[in-house]
Amino acid sequence: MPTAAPRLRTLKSHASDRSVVVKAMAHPTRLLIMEALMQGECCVNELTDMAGCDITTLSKHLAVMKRAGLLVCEKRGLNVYYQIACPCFPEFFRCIDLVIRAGRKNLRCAC
Amino acid sequence: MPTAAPRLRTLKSHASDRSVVVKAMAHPTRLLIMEALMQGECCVNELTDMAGCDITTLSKHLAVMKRAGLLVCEKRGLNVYYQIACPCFPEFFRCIDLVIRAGRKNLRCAC
DNA sequence: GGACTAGTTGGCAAATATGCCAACTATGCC
DNA sequence: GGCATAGTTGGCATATTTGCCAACTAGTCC
Repeated sequence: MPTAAPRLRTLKSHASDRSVVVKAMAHPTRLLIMEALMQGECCVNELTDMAGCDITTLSKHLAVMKRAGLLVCEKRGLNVYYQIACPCFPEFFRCIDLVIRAGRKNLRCAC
Repeated sequence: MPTAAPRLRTLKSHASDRSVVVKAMAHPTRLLIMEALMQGECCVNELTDMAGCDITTLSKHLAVMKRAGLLVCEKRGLNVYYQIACPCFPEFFRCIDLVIRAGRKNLRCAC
Protein backbone atom coordinates (compact mmCIF):
# COMPACT_ATOMS: atom_id res chain seq x y z
CA MET A 1 0.00 0.00 0.00
CA PRO A 2 1.78 3.18 -1.16
CA THR A 3 1.96 5.86 1.50
CA ALA A 4 1.74 8.80 -0.89
CA ALA A 5 -1.53 7.72 -2.52
CA PRO A 6 -4.06 9.03 0.04
CA ARG A 7 -2.35 12.43 0.10
CA LEU A 8 -2.40 12.49 -3.68
CA ARG A 9 -6.05 11.60 -3.74
CA THR A 10 -6.74 14.54 -1.44
CA LEU A 11 -4.75 16.87 -3.67
CA LYS A 12 -6.66 15.73 -6.73
CA SER A 13 -10.01 16.14 -5.10
CA HIS A 14 -8.99 19.57 -3.91
CA ALA A 15 -7.84 20.56 -7.40
CA SER A 16 -11.17 19.38 -8.73
CA ASP A 17 -13.10 21.54 -6.24
CA ARG A 18 -10.95 24.52 -7.11
CA SER A 19 -11.50 23.99 -10.81
CA VAL A 20 -15.24 24.49 -10.36
CA VAL A 21 -14.60 27.97 -9.01
CA VAL A 22 -11.90 28.89 -11.51
CA LYS A 23 -13.94 27.61 -14.45
CA ALA A 24 -16.82 29.80 -13.36
CA MET A 25 -14.56 32.81 -14.00
CA ALA A 26 -12.90 31.56 -17.16
CA HIS A 27 -14.92 33.38 -19.78
CA PRO A 28 -14.64 36.95 -21.09
CA THR A 29 -18.28 37.77 -20.35
CA ARG A 30 -18.01 36.41 -16.82
CA LEU A 31 -14.88 38.43 -16.15
CA LEU A 32 -16.64 41.51 -17.48
CA ILE A 33 -19.51 40.80 -15.08
CA MET A 34 -17.06 40.56 -12.19
CA GLU A 35 -15.38 43.80 -13.20
CA ALA A 36 -18.77 45.55 -13.28
CA LEU A 37 -19.85 44.11 -9.93
CA MET A 38 -16.61 45.20 -8.29
CA GLN A 39 -17.92 48.75 -8.80
CA GLY A 40 -21.15 47.84 -7.01
CA GLU A 41 -24.22 45.64 -7.31
CA CYS A 42 -26.13 45.41 -10.60
CA CYS A 43 -29.37 43.83 -11.71
CA VAL A 44 -29.48 41.42 -14.64
CA ASN A 45 -30.79 44.03 -17.04
CA GLU A 46 -27.88 46.38 -16.43
CA LEU A 47 -25.38 43.57 -16.92
CA THR A 48 -27.10 42.47 -20.12
CA ASP A 49 -26.88 45.97 -21.56
CA MET A 50 -23.20 46.11 -20.76
CA ALA A 51 -22.29 42.64 -22.00
CA GLY A 52 -24.39 42.98 -25.12
CA CYS A 53 -25.57 39.38 -25.17
CA ASP A 54 -28.95 37.71 -24.86
CA ILE A 55 -30.50 38.00 -21.40
CA THR A 56 -30.92 34.23 -21.19
CA THR A 57 -27.23 33.75 -21.88
CA LEU A 58 -26.34 36.24 -19.20
CA SER A 59 -28.71 34.68 -16.72
CA LYS A 60 -27.02 31.34 -17.23
CA HIS A 61 -23.58 32.85 -16.72
CA LEU A 62 -24.81 34.36 -13.47
CA ALA A 63 -26.29 31.05 -12.35
CA VAL A 64 -22.96 29.27 -12.90
CA MET A 65 -21.04 31.97 -11.06
CA LYS A 66 -23.47 31.95 -8.18
CA ARG A 67 -23.38 28.16 -7.88
CA ALA A 68 -19.59 28.32 -7.76
CA GLY A 69 -19.77 30.83 -4.92
CA LEU A 70 -18.42 33.83 -6.83
CA LEU A 71 -21.58 35.89 -6.53
CA VAL A 72 -24.45 36.38 -4.17
CA CYS A 73 -27.84 37.75 -5.12
CA GLU A 74 -30.85 39.32 -3.59
CA LYS A 75 -34.28 39.89 -5.05
CA ARG A 76 -35.85 43.30 -4.49
CA GLY A 77 -39.16 43.94 -6.19
CA LEU A 78 -38.96 42.93 -9.82
CA ASN A 79 -35.17 42.96 -9.93
CA VAL A 80 -32.50 40.54 -8.84
CA TYR A 81 -29.35 42.31 -7.67
CA TYR A 82 -26.05 40.48 -7.95
CA GLN A 83 -22.95 41.20 -5.90
CA ILE A 84 -19.38 39.94 -5.66
CA ALA A 85 -19.13 37.33 -2.88
CA CYS A 86 -15.51 37.80 -1.95
CA PRO A 87 -13.55 41.00 -1.25
CA CYS A 88 -10.29 39.45 -2.43
CA PHE A 89 -11.20 39.37 -6.13
CA PRO A 90 -9.63 42.75 -6.98
CA GLU A 91 -6.36 41.44 -5.57
CA PHE A 92 -6.70 38.38 -7.74
CA PHE A 93 -7.23 40.46 -10.87
CA ARG A 94 -4.20 42.56 -10.03
CA CYS A 95 -2.20 39.33 -10.05
CA ILE A 96 -3.66 38.20 -13.39
CA ASP A 97 -2.87 41.58 -14.92
CA LEU A 98 0.74 41.29 -13.83
CA VAL A 99 0.94 37.89 -15.48
CA ILE A 100 -0.40 39.45 -18.68
CA ARG A 101 2.18 42.23 -18.51
CA ALA A 102 5.03 39.78 -18.03
CA GLY A 103 4.24 39.04 -21.63
CA ARG A 104 3.75 35.31 -21.98
CA LYS A 105 7.38 34.84 -22.89
CA ASN A 106 9.08 32.87 -20.16
CA LEU A 107 9.37 35.93 -17.95
CA ARG A 108 8.61 35.74 -14.28
CA CYS A 109 6.11 38.30 -13.12
CA ALA A 110 7.07 40.91 -10.61
CA CYS A 111 4.39 40.86 -7.95
CA MET B 1 -21.23 59.00 -30.74
CA PRO B 2 -21.86 57.47 -27.29
CA THR B 3 -19.24 58.45 -24.72
CA ALA B 4 -19.32 55.16 -22.81
CA ALA B 5 -18.58 52.94 -25.81
CA PRO B 6 -14.78 53.28 -26.04
CA ARG B 7 -14.42 52.58 -22.33
CA LEU B 8 -16.63 49.53 -22.71
CA ARG B 9 -14.57 48.30 -25.62
CA THR B 10 -11.47 48.57 -23.47
CA LEU B 11 -13.14 46.66 -20.66
CA LYS B 12 -14.19 43.90 -23.00
CA SER B 13 -10.77 43.57 -24.53
CA HIS B 14 -9.26 43.50 -21.06
CA ALA B 15 -11.69 40.79 -19.94
CA SER B 16 -10.75 38.81 -23.00
CA ASP B 17 -7.03 39.03 -22.18
CA ARG B 18 -7.71 38.00 -18.62
CA SER B 19 -9.78 35.04 -19.73
CA VAL B 20 -6.77 33.58 -21.54
CA VAL B 21 -4.89 33.46 -18.25
CA VAL B 22 -7.81 32.24 -16.16
CA LYS B 23 -8.74 29.55 -18.70
CA ALA B 24 -5.19 28.26 -18.55
CA MET B 25 -5.80 27.45 -14.88
CA ALA B 26 -9.36 26.20 -15.20
CA HIS B 27 -8.78 22.46 -15.22
CA PRO B 28 -8.22 20.01 -12.34
CA THR B 29 -4.95 18.69 -13.78
CA ARG B 30 -3.61 22.19 -14.35
CA LEU B 31 -4.45 23.22 -10.80
CA LEU B 32 -2.73 20.07 -9.56
CA ILE B 33 0.33 21.05 -11.58
CA MET B 34 0.31 24.51 -10.02
CA GLU B 35 -0.04 23.05 -6.54
CA ALA B 36 2.96 20.78 -7.18
CA LEU B 37 5.08 23.59 -8.64
CA MET B 38 4.34 25.82 -5.67
CA GLN B 39 6.45 23.32 -3.69
CA GLY B 40 9.31 23.75 -6.16
CA GLU B 41 10.25 23.12 -9.78
CA CYS B 42 9.47 19.78 -11.43
CA CYS B 43 10.31 18.16 -14.73
CA VAL B 44 7.60 16.82 -17.02
CA ASN B 45 8.16 13.24 -15.97
CA GLU B 46 7.57 13.98 -12.30
CA LEU B 47 4.39 15.87 -13.08
CA THR B 48 3.15 13.06 -15.32
CA ASP B 49 3.65 10.49 -12.54
CA MET B 50 1.72 12.67 -10.16
CA ALA B 51 -1.15 13.57 -12.48
CA GLY B 52 -1.48 10.03 -13.80
CA CYS B 53 -2.26 11.02 -17.36
CA ASP B 54 -0.53 10.54 -20.67
CA ILE B 55 2.71 12.48 -21.02
CA THR B 56 1.50 14.08 -24.26
CA THR B 57 -1.60 15.33 -22.48
CA LEU B 58 0.50 16.76 -19.71
CA SER B 59 2.91 18.38 -22.11
CA LYS B 60 0.01 20.13 -23.82
CA HIS B 61 -1.35 21.38 -20.50
CA LEU B 62 2.10 22.78 -19.71
CA ALA B 63 2.32 24.44 -23.12
CA VAL B 64 -1.01 26.21 -22.60
CA MET B 65 -0.04 27.35 -19.11
CA LYS B 66 3.32 28.58 -20.30
CA ARG B 67 1.82 30.49 -23.23
CA ALA B 68 -0.60 32.14 -20.81
CA GLY B 69 2.30 33.27 -18.64
CA LEU B 70 1.53 31.05 -15.64
CA LEU B 71 4.74 29.03 -15.87
CA VAL B 72 8.30 29.46 -16.96
CA CYS B 73 10.61 26.64 -18.02
CA GLU B 74 14.25 25.89 -18.43
CA LYS B 75 15.91 23.00 -20.18
CA ARG B 76 18.78 21.32 -18.34
CA GLY B 77 20.26 18.27 -19.99
CA LEU B 78 17.51 15.94 -21.08
CA ASN B 79 14.92 17.45 -18.77
CA VAL B 80 12.70 20.49 -18.97
CA TYR B 81 12.06 22.02 -15.56
CA TYR B 82 8.88 24.01 -15.05
CA GLN B 83 8.33 26.67 -12.40
CA ILE B 84 5.53 28.94 -11.26
CA ALA B 85 5.88 32.37 -12.89
CA CYS B 86 4.19 34.48 -10.26
CA PRO B 87 4.66 34.52 -6.47
CA CYS B 88 1.09 35.66 -5.87
CA PHE B 89 -0.54 32.35 -6.84
CA PRO B 90 -0.65 30.92 -3.30
CA GLU B 91 -2.57 34.00 -2.25
CA PHE B 92 -4.97 33.44 -5.11
CA PHE B 93 -5.58 29.84 -4.09
CA ARG B 94 -6.21 30.93 -0.51
CA CYS B 95 -8.97 33.15 -1.90
CA ILE B 96 -10.46 30.33 -4.00
CA ASP B 97 -10.46 28.02 -0.99
CA LEU B 98 -12.37 30.58 1.05
CA VAL B 99 -14.95 30.80 -1.71
CA ILE B 100 -15.29 27.01 -1.59
CA ARG B 101 -15.74 27.07 2.17
CA ALA B 102 -18.42 29.72 1.98
CA GLY B 103 -20.34 26.82 0.55
CA ARG B 104 -21.83 27.92 -2.75
CA LYS B 105 -25.04 28.96 -1.04
CA ASN B 106 -25.41 32.70 -1.28
CA LEU B 107 -22.95 33.27 1.55
CA ARG B 108 -20.33 35.96 1.31
CA CYS B 109 -16.85 34.73 1.97
CA ALA B 110 -14.86 36.03 4.88
CA CYS B 111 -11.48 37.03 3.51
C1' DG C 1 26.78 7.22 -36.09
C1' DG C 2 23.26 4.38 -33.36
C1' DA C 3 20.49 3.55 -29.40
C1' DC C 4 18.16 5.46 -25.61
C1' DT C 5 15.54 8.82 -22.75
C1' DA C 6 12.78 13.23 -22.33
C1' DG C 7 9.60 16.00 -24.24
C1' DT C 8 6.76 18.22 -28.10
C1' DT C 9 3.54 18.45 -32.03
C1' DG C 10 -0.26 17.07 -35.49
C1' DG C 11 -4.38 14.82 -35.90
C1' DC C 12 -8.75 13.39 -34.63
C1' DA C 13 -12.71 11.33 -31.91
C1' DA C 14 -15.21 12.16 -27.74
C1' DA C 15 -16.66 15.23 -24.10
C1' DT C 16 -17.91 19.77 -22.57
C1' DA C 17 -19.28 24.58 -22.92
C1' DT C 18 -21.72 28.27 -25.24
C1' DG C 19 -25.62 30.91 -26.80
C1' DC C 20 -30.02 31.55 -28.71
C1' DC C 21 -35.14 30.35 -28.95
C1' DA C 22 -39.34 29.22 -26.78
C1' DA C 23 -41.67 28.59 -22.72
C1' DC C 24 -41.93 29.36 -18.12
C1' DT C 25 -42.26 31.72 -13.00
C1' DA C 26 -42.56 35.81 -10.12
C1' DT C 27 -43.60 40.50 -8.94
C1' DG C 28 -45.99 44.89 -9.61
C1' DC C 29 -49.76 47.75 -11.31
C1' DC C 30 -54.35 48.74 -13.03
C1' DG D 1 -58.21 39.01 -12.74
C1' DG D 2 -55.39 40.87 -16.83
C1' DC D 3 -51.29 42.77 -18.45
C1' DA D 4 -46.49 44.26 -18.34
C1' DT D 5 -41.69 43.77 -16.80
C1' DA D 6 -37.66 41.00 -14.87
C1' DG D 7 -35.52 36.96 -14.76
C1' DT D 8 -34.96 31.70 -15.11
C1' DT D 9 -35.05 27.10 -17.26
C1' DG D 10 -35.25 23.30 -20.99
C1' DG D 11 -33.79 22.18 -25.33
C1' DC D 12 -30.70 21.91 -28.91
C1' DA D 13 -27.32 23.22 -32.63
C1' DT D 14 -22.66 24.97 -32.80
C1' DA D 15 -18.05 25.86 -31.02
C1' DT D 16 -14.36 24.78 -28.03
C1' DT D 17 -11.60 21.70 -25.17
C1' DT D 18 -9.73 17.38 -23.89
C1' DG D 19 -6.87 13.36 -24.25
C1' DC D 20 -4.83 9.68 -26.58
C1' DC D 21 -2.08 7.79 -30.65
C1' DA D 22 1.57 8.15 -33.88
C1' DA D 23 5.33 10.63 -35.36
C1' DC D 24 8.59 13.83 -34.46
C1' DT D 25 12.88 16.77 -32.25
C1' DA D 26 16.59 17.21 -28.86
C1' DG D 27 20.05 15.72 -25.67
C1' DT D 28 23.17 11.95 -23.73
C1' DC D 29 26.08 8.06 -23.89
C1' DC D 30 28.50 4.30 -26.13
